[in-house]
Amino acid sequence: MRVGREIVDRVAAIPLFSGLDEAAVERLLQGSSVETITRDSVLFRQGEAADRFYIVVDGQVELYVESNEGNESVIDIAGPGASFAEEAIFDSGIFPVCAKVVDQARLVVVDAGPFLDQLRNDFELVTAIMARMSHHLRTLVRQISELKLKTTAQRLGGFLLSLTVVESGRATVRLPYDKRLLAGRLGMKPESLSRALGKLREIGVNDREGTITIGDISELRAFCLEGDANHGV
Amino acid sequence: MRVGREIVDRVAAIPLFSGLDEAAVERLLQGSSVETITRDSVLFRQGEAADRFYIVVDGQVELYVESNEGNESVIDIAGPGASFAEEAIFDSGIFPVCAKVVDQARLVVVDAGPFLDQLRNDFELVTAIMARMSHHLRTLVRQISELKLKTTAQRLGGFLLSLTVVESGRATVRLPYDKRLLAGRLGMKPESLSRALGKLREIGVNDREGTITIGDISELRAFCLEGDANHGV
DNA sequence: TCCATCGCTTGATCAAAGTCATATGGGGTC
DNA sequence: GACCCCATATGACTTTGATCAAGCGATGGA
Repeated sequence: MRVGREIVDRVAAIPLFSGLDEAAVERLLQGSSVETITRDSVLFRQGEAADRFYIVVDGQVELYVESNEGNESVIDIAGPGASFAEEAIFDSGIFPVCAKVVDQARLVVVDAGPFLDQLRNDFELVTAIMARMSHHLRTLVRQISELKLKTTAQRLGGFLLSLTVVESGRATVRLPYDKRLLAGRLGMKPESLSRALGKLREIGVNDREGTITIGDISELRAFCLEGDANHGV
Repeated sequence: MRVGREIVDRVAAIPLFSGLDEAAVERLLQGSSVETITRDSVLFRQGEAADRFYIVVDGQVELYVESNEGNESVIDIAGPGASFAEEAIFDSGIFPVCAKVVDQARLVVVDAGPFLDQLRNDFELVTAIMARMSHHLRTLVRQISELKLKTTAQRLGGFLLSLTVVESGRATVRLPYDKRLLAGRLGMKPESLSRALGKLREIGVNDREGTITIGDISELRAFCLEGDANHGV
């Protein structure tokens, strides 16, 4: 489907295109289309040629790496307003991950060609992309260090904290996707996620069908920062 | 120290500047200096303002994240010809990691200012940076998935394989840094690295003071790919 | 030469997370 | 309502890797 006005407006609002005027965005989206994709569709697999990237209008897309035995490791989950795989069109032009729709999604599929052409003329765009890539690098670095030096409960705690802007006291957050997916994202099995939630319960975190109440933000934050000195309770 | 001819030549040869002529490289290095830094010096810490980046002429620099309890997680080790922290000068302008010299090093310290100015005029440079960032993203994604779904021995095996271009049969590689550092890089303790080497010994990998002989590349590769079906043996 | 130190290895033990099996309970279908 | 499927939870057990402690061999300084 052609990209309509409503979509152009939405796309212009995402971080990647902040600072671009609407005309520029419209030019970028030449040859782009909006597609509605059903749950469980695979958009691309790692190793395939990357001649396009995606912007999520609504729905959710899982980005993951699959090992030979079918095991998969979730790298990220892209929700509304997120773009993904835009980095792949530079460098080798190969997708580094697989992408699968987990919640029926409307996606803008952006052609690499016009996009790369536009880069040459539009320094704002260059800046925006670099900022985005740089930010992405940071998030990956954080993931690595969390995997290396935090426990399951601490990783879960950190994730919950990232869902709220509240700085102290009580807070309520809603899990953005189901627990199976969340477990993958946090590098653990669903059973371990369940038990991690159990541990957090002891410090005032409660779960009622995916809606989590944090009794005391500061206490949770302290728990997530401690080295491993969580003997006792 | 001012940047001399010898250094300009070397810098022009690194991947980041491939495609640039020498005049351009010289312009970029305006205001840059070459410094000799002793072992254990900390170049910067995560969170500090990034107004510069580095190119390694010789020696080695450890890039790591430190947790509150002084635990550190090694993200990468930059050797001769590598540049690091160049991504930090975009986006927030904050170093995402700490850097420490582990082998006395000569480093080119590149000023962010002239570099960012040059970007505006030189599309080749933009392309080179994006390719580099894109590549860096890939390596981090790979690290994440290896941490999530491989055992210590498999991660070590993968690292050894990355050190050689030989495709099959016998190969010899030299560990580029000591085992303590390698263990950190691979997300394990030195004791575990030692035991991982022990496991690989059973499939024909031998270590004599940091020089490793791989009996059969294909066998090692197969070992690193298996899900976790390493019962027995 | 003796001794201290360092880098690495090895063994014994422990804790964290994965695995496997079994509930429970909600939502849908026939 | 009876049935099935799915997501989640819980318990028992196993496996992996971390921790703690000891030892070895090379290096370097007094």
